[in-house]
Amino acid sequence: MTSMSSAPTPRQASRRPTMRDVARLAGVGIKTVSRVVNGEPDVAPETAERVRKAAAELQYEPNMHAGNLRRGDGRTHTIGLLVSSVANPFAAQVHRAIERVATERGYAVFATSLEDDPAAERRAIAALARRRVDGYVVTPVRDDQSYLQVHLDRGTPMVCIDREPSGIDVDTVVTANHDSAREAVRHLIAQGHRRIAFLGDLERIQTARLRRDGYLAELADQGTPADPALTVLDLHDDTSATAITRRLLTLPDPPTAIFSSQNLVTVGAIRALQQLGAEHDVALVAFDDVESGDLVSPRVTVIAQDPDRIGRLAAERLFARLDGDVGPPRQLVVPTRLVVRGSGEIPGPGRAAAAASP
Amino acid sequence: MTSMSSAPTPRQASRRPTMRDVARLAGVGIKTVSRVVNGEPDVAPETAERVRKAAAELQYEPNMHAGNLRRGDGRTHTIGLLVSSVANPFAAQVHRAIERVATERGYAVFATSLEDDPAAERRAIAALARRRVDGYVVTPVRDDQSYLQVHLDRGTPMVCIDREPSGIDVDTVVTANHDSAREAVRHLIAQGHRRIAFLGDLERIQTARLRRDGYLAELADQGTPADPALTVLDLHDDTSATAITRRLLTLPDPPTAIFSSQNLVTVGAIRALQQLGAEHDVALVAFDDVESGDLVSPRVTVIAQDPDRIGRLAAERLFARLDGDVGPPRQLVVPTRLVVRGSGEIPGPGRAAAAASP
DNA sequence: GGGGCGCTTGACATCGATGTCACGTGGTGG
DNA sequence: CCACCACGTGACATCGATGTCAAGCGCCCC
Repeated sequence: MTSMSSAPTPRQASRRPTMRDVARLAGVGIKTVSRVVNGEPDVAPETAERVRKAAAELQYEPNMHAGNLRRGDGRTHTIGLLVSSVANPFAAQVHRAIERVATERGYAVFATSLEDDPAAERRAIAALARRRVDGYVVTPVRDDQSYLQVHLDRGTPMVCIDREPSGIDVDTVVTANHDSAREAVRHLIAQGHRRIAFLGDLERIQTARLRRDGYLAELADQGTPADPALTVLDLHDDTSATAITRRLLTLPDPPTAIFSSQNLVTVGAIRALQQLGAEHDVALVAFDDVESGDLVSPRVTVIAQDPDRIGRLAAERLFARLDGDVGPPRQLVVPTRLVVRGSGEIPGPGRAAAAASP
Repeated sequence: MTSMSSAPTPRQASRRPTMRDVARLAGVGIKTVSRVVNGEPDVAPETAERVRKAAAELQYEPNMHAGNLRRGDGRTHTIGLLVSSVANPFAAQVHRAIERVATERGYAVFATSLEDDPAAERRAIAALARRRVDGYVVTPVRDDQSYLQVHLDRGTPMVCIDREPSGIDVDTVVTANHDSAREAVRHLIAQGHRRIAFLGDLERIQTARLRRDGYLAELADQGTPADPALTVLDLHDDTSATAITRRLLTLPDPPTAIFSSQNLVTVGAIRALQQLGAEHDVALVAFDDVESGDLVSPRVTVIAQDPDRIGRLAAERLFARLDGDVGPPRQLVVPTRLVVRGSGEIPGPGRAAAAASP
């Protein structure tokens, strides 16, 4: 704006101005600058104006860290978010929702990708603790989160999302995995299916187990015996899912419907169905929305999660704690939405039988 | 681990231990604790051991902010990332790549979503400046980034990604928008198409203009006059793209191929093609990979960007600057990859003509 | 006219760490 | 036997801000 700042000379790092510099320029004490910058009352209007002008001229930006250090509460106005990967679409949407709430309150968010590595979880927490974040939103990876108790004891709140933690008692926000899996199966049974395959993620992942259990529970409730051969776990990418799906569909007594319980697995299953030309004969319901899953033919019926709501609720819980809420930890369950698009409504052989029997 | 830490009593916030506490417990001076914690030499082994034990017992975590404040360089080991939205798949992958490089060097990343709001860009930069980030990776939104010069002058480096900044001269890492658009058009022309429609994002977005210009340049080079009626800009979501595409395809002299230059626009175009049952007759090449775009029928031929490489290069450039590189700013252009999947290889009417005429 | 009040203001200690420097100790060499 | 050095160690100032507190000043009221 002024004098030489636009000259093409080799610029050398100018020292960053501090409150002292502003105070000197404005001819006031440093504390008065502090008052003006923080909008405290009891500063004469013309003094405030002089200070503001000096601050603007020097392009002064307060150093939050210095302030946080001195200030009583020591808040850094920063929270930490631990997710599987910031590149994962589900996690990214959760992240965005949390960021929205945080920004509104002047908070910044550190996001860290764990890639399902238990060691990374510990490292990430330690790194954030050294940065004195005011709170954590964590997707638990390790089997045991009890090592986090010390942070809670020191007054740093924590909210777990997506998976239940173990060893600590904190607010959690999770998807209704079990019930939603039941709903998916119920939907397929209603279309007349009896032989329904389950394609699941790694068994060590809690949500994968919950979805499988929901699947088994609904089958049991409906008096439809589960065939162990059709219950597959430990799939984690699309190629293995494609291979397994092809194998299942070429069994002597193949499934007439598939409940695929994870994103990439769904992609693999669809590809297998397409390869075998069976996509219009075998029903499919997928857990987790598939990006542009409504461009595929047939369009994919899904159990859509609500990452936006999960993120928002988690952030709201965290800030409630930061605002002093000391009530007992809450377990929030976020419902899913069954999005009927076609693939899940392909009728099964039981359709006629179901109509005939009662 | 020890004594009462597992008792179910109502825990009250225990004060966070400082170096002084560790020093007292270990019976040494605070400076010695500092030495041990930072691995400085010249500490007697048994003293170091005593300090480490005390630190572990108190679960001491150093306060990085206090250290940064005192330390000469004042580095916070934190960088800021400004993107359209952390939930945008492209930005999320860039973010992940940057995070990978940053984590390796003990850096944490603040990511901020701008949602293409110029005011948000300024706000975000200011918020990060107050937190004294060591560097910025920015997706420019405003028309003019010259207001950022002061940060550069103060020794905070910056790398711009995805779009070229204006008003400042910094390292940039961008996709080869112009050339890739030409390649897409060339590909369609090679299939015999002459009437090729262009579907673009908001004209005020630089990459949208570059892609359109590439499209026009290639048409001109190939002696194929561009029809203004087929050059559409200012699309930003799938519904408007669907509407426009339907309109174009029902023109008296409709295009035989479409080059859609943004993600959501592509989704809209595909939907329109499917609604009109034209997806196997009208060729389509899309800029930017469509998630599971290989499940659609026909599978979508795309110009795939390389967000991972963009993020990695941007981070490497930023850290090179932080390591003292004072060379002139570099403009890195990241190539795209034409992924042939089917939709772009639907032959056009010129195919025969092209073969007939020499 | 003086005590007291309210509004402004700045000196100073402090937050938790690190840089500087000086001190104590034991060994080495002249 | 003493000067000197290297090593280990801690006292103290300091980074950039804010909380505390007291002082200066004008004004009101008795």
